[in-house]
Amino acid sequence: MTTLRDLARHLELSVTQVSRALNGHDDVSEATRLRVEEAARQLNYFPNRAARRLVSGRSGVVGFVEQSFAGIEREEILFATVTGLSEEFSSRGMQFVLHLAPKASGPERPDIVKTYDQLVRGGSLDGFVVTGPRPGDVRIRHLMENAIPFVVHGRTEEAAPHPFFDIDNHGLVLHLTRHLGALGHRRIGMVSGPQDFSYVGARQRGFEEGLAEFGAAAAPEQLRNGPMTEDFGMIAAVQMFSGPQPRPTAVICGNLRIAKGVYRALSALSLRIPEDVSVAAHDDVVAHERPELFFPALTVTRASLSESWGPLADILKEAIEGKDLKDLQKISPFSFLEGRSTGPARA
Amino acid sequence: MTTLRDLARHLELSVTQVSRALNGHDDVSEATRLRVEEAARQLNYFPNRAARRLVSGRSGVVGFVEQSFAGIEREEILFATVTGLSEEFSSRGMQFVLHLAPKASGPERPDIVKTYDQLVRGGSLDGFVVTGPRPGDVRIRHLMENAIPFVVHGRTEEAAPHPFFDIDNHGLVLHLTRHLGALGHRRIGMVSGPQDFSYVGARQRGFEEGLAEFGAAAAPEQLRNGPMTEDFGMIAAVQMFSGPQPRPTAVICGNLRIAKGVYRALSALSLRIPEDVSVAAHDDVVAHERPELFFPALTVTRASLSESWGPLADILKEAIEGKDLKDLQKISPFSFLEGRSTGPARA
DNA sequence: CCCGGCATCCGAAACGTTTCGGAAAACTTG
DNA sequence: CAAGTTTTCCGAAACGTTTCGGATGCCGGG
Repeated sequence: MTTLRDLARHLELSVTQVSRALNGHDDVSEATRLRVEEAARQLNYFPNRAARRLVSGRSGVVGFVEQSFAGIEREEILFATVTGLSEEFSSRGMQFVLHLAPKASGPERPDIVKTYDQLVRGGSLDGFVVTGPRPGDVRIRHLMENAIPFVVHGRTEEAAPHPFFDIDNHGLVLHLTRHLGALGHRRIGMVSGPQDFSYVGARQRGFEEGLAEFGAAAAPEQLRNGPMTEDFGMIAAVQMFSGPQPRPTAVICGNLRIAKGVYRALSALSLRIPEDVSVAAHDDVVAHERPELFFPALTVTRASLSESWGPLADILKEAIEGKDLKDLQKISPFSFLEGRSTGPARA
Repeated sequence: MTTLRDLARHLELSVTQVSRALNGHDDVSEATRLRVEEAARQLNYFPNRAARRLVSGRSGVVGFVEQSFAGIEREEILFATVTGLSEEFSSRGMQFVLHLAPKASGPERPDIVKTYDQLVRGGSLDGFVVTGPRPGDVRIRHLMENAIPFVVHGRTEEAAPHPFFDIDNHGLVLHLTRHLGALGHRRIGMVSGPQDFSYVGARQRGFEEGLAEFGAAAAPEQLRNGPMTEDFGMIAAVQMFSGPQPRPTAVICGNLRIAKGVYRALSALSLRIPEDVSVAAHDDVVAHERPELFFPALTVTRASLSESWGPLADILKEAIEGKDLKDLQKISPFSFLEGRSTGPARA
């Protein structure tokens, strides 16, 4: 294994100078820098990360911690996240570690914070990516208290400010609600994700805000929270449209899977889209679903999940480097695609 | 951050002794060992991996390298592997890194070996898990040439011997073939995985060996290789049973998905199982498929994929510690479950 | 010719751990 | 009680890198 000393001897330079040359410091002449780089390539030199870490305090490795659970290998979103982040960090010369803690059977993730500690205290990891934040998230609180660098995909409002990258959940539901409201809809339903995630709350606020602009309000039975699956979309729509209460004239769906279930339910209930019910959704461009392939083509807001990995990597890198917080909070915009699934409300 | 020196000062011991106490060496008295461990817990001490790596040459981190490709997040087996290994290594106090190299567009994985080099020369990784070996695999050759510790899930026969954990692919197909042969079948088809994987070759040899015992042989059109999907199973079965050539009276399927496709095809072709055609398969117990839930219940050999992660982790750990090769090659047994999908051959 | 400034360079210390060789203390044995 | 053995301990070096403070040589300006 070639070391810095080998290089230095070979070049008749000091170790110091070789190190500085390789790291692009400015007190090394252009000529020697080239000479050093050439020799490094020639001798097949790779810096020893452990040594570097030891002195500089950074290892260049970041991680993602998750508690394992049954069926985890079928979590497409989780793995889209892992693969996306892994690639992004690789291309930035960093390493990305997926750390799966063994399944636990306690109350609220008792040891996941211990895992963070262990990884960072051992000096193996520089920082973390956290996803699926909840209001008052233990993980975020713990990372902040211990000044461990991290970035959240999404955000929590309650806690003190932290680095994050998020899509404008509030704004996109507001947009969809306004769109439906302008078409004359007043009784609108929403089928969204699991109650305890922060983004679900944000969407709910956008929903209520939009309704309020038209003097409407959300009836509790028109607000359904559950897993983001086709099955849940179907169940929620059936309940919403076959119960005793007055039917909504439009539905907003949390993602395309839910929309698919809603389509199926409406079709089974002989309700036409958009004549009887307008349907709109948010599209996070995951998997193979496409709103154009719905029939009728689905009206959506769109913000691609796969475009978040780059920014997340950037933000975490900067957080580790100690940049200012205000550069580390980003909200990605969304686009709006009108399909044929939304139309004027029936009189 | 608590260091060994802090501990030593606090205990009025030397750093050496504290280190040895913590690492369970035998020249430290029981009393002080307990004292040290207690203090370590008290002061919240975690060993610094970088420092340890620097001196001992080991980092306790192992990895899995894969080149990214479109749709990778839907690869259930890949992620069953990653999650399984991650958990196993975690529980052994090691870390498991998934390293996804960016998609390449060259010929045969030109840079994947460079990735291995970089990771191991940088001293970040101690060893690798390799899956999906092919005959004459570049990765395996490279790892062996450079004396980098690794373990293969599966094996390549051609190359020099290397550590591996494999299921008895040859044996299980031999078993199924014998089972069918004993029932009087002579024209047997097989639908197996992609040609270029080593395990497919092993299965094929088991198949031919079994047939030979009954004086039979495999016709080329009765041997289908392709992706392990339900769709491919269906296609292969249709081709096999609707072509001009004499029909097989039995089919062996590479896994349950293929078997599912074969069931569908036979049903569509109005062929009864097992009266017209016997079907047997290998079950690697992945996802939610279960041979008992087939109708009629499927006859299978079974070797659970999820039981390989533990042995793989053990073997890699031992390979890194420099154990003898002969302890590092393991073949897992399989079981046999007779269902109702196999019966005597028609006269 | 001297001096300040600049461009390059270098020695040595430090990071936190393991390990080598040996030393002190405690027991055994005759 | 002396000599040997075992148990328990310790100092110092080493791993490969970065960085601090300073050194060297060279230039032009006065």
